[in-house]
Amino acid sequence: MKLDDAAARLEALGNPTRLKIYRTLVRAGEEGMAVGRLQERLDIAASTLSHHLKALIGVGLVTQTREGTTLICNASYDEMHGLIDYMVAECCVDGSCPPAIVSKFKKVA
Amino acid sequence: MKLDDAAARLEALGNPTRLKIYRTLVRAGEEGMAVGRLQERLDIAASTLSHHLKALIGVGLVTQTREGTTLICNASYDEMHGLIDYMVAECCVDGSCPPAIVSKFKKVA
DNA sequence: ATCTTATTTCTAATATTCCGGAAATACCGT
DNA sequence: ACGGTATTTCCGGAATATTAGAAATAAGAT
Repeated sequence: MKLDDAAARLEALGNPTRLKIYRTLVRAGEEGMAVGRLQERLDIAASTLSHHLKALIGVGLVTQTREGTTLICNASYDEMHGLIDYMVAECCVDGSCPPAIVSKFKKVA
Repeated sequence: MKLDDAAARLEALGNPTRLKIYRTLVRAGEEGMAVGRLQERLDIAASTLSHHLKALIGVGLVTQTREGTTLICNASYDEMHGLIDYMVAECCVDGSCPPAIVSKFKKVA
């Protein structure tokens, strides 16, 4: 991943409201969540939510599929994984790695 | 880590210039890098660099130690690791994990 | 065709970010 | 104390982000 792409994704997630949106979608799993449901859950104006979703969609972190009159939002794991890869690559240079990785995973050879 | 703290760190890294700064500091390793050297390297105005460093220091991702007249900057691995932990926790919910982790590490039981 | 629900786009106000020149500060050497 | 190098803070301007009400669009149901 290019630096600018990583920065764009980090910026998209670097807003509390958008991070909440993304986290909610991750927790919604494969099933995803409708925009309206998301709005109730987060209690923000529909237009505001729409703008934030646009930002997340713009960097590929969220996708939408229409189902009748409702739009279902899904977190895009691949994009997030790409971003985490980038961060791990930037961060594990000295051999030290994030606790979550050290505890849940074991280094290969 | 709280959501707001994660968002603040993501926002700090979500600017191409700041991400470049951080990456450069990570690559500089334990030794760190002087503000002046960083400025030559990135070719930006001193005041601009100072603003960006302040932002990174503000969220704990960078630390400074004075050495005579020069200020040495260091990337703070702990803070970055905490952030990556947060992201992995938000993202690995369904058991799928980022390629970098899958390839370099092996899941523990 | 019309109505209803769901969502986005338009518009605008306010707030924040980004940038860099100029001035101020910090520290060291003499 | 003075001069020089290193860095930050002050200031202002341009650009962008955030928020949300109102209007517009999308899709299905009657």
